[in-house]
Amino acid sequence: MRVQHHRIAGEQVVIRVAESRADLDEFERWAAEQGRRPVAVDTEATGLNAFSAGFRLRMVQFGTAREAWVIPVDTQGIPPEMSTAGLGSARRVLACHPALVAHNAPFDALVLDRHAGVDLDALWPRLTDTAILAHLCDPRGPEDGGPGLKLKGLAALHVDPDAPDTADGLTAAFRTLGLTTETGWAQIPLDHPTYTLYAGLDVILTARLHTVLADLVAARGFTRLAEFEAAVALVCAKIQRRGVRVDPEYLTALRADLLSDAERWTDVAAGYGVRSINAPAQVVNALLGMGETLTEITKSGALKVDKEVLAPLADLDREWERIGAREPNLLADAVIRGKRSAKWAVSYAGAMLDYRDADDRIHPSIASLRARTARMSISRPALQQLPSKEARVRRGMLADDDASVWGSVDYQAVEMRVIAALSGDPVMIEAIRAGRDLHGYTAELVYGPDYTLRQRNLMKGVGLGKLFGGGADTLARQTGAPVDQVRHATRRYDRVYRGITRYSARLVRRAEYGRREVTTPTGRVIPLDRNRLYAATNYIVQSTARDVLADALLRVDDAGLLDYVRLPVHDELVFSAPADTAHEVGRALAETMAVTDFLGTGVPLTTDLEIGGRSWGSLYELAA
DNA sequence: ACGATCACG
DNA sequence: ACGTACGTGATCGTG
Repeated sequence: MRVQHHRIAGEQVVIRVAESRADLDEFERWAAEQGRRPVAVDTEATGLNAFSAGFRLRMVQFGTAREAWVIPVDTQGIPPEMSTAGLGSARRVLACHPALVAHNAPFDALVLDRHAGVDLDALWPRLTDTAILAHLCDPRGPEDGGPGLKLKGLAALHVDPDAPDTADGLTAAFRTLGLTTETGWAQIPLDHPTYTLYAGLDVILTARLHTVLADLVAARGFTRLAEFEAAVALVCAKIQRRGVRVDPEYLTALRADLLSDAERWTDVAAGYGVRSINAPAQVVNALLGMGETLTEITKSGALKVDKEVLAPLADLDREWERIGAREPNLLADAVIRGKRSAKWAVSYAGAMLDYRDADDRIHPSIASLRARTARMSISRPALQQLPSKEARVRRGMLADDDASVWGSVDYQAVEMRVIAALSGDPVMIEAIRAGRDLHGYTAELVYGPDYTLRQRNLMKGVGLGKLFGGGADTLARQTGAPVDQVRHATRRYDRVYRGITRYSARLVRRAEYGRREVTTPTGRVIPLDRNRLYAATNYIVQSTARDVLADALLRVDDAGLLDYVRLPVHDELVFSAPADTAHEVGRALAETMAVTDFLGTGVPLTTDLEIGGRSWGSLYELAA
């Protein structure tokens, strides 16, 4: 056994690295002695994607406030019998210890489920995620003045201001070994002292963090919310475990097409002296040299040349159609098109190909509790952000087999319905209950029964603007309508929906004179930024809508329908089902997700079902 | 590491 | 009285 020492919060802690069968026996005795006390668990592996081909679990660590055990289980670097024995010990402890803790538990649970024979469903009821507790206490990242959700920032706040950043420390160790962050996790020797020390410290910090956060969560009344989030996280982990099937041949061809397009546009731009279309400074210089005038500026004061600025110069409208207002600037045109092609090739088609497993499925990481508003996020790859105006990219995602199809169920105008329910605005509630198209209804009240589509869209923009707390100028820019028209529409909107205006104003007033936070119907507390109190309405609405979907996921699981669900996308669930039962499955999902009387306000949350063909893209081809 | 950009709801 | 559109993830270039 190798023993390492360190100081955490002024106390000496011990890290024991198991090296023999006798060590493993001692480890198991130690674990049994912990009784019902929480034991933190963590895993180290070759990489982040537990489903990729070369992934290996390297060690499993266990720890309490003062002690950690590092159990090597890698199939490389140690004798095979030690690897098997280590895994056996870790598995026995994981199978029976009554109180386990992990930071970002879904990651480790999925690793253990796939690579250590530890069943996700059996493990989860005994596993607490400190990242969930931390998010409930303060969901803000360091950039917004919060501690963030990473172990380092949380440990610095709650455990020891000098707690080492073990990830940073390891990258430094990688460098001295001639390794990078890419290669280091897989290649650093299993017995490297920095590796084992930091692996041990992670569980000690997690155990201590848990002690602090568990008390805080109980004291602030978040216990039930924490249980809810644990259930949501399990459901999301199961969705991730199943993954989504992709079409490698199609995606390979698509990527090649997009890359050759990007190259063509890059060559055009090069003819105007722009070496890289992704360098805004180069684009600015070239455009100014051509005699164009640029007025919009970025946050840091540089001239702005984003799509919004470039499209008019290229004589293109928002749908990429020629306006006919001027001679198109061919450089602006090449930059917009080239950037789009490159991004689609690399971030979407390429990422889907890179992340697929041996069965041509991708298992994107689902952070079930991510944004300040608790919204979920999906990464590696970012499947919530695939282009939706065109079907090309989404065509690369397939139903499970050739006898299955894609479908989706989404909530109809869920954020508008949520604000109606929360504010209790009688006019909006009545319109919703009557099954009216809300924006059309508003347009009719403001402009009369002969309102135009433009007027309806303006009122839709105003409604969204209310939700975001935006001003008339921004709204005018977004909708393309003149400012005075927007002002008029906003005033009329306020008069029609007095309850909404009152509700928003009250949230801000309460934040001004009371605590700078809002509390959602689920009891979630969202901190507000001092200078952006107006965001209160948006936070509470966005967060409540998120909880609606999260709760729906639990009901979908209870109804036995989770196996069909492929992804949550903010206000919708997309699914794959055998073609002959897809309508039945879709209807069951739509009914399970629907809410007849939201929060007892009489507001129904209705759902829309769509059934497509073999790919996700098929759901977008008809609309286009 | 950070700003700018662009994709989504 | 004044002025603010909300939330994400990924990539690229620059310093």
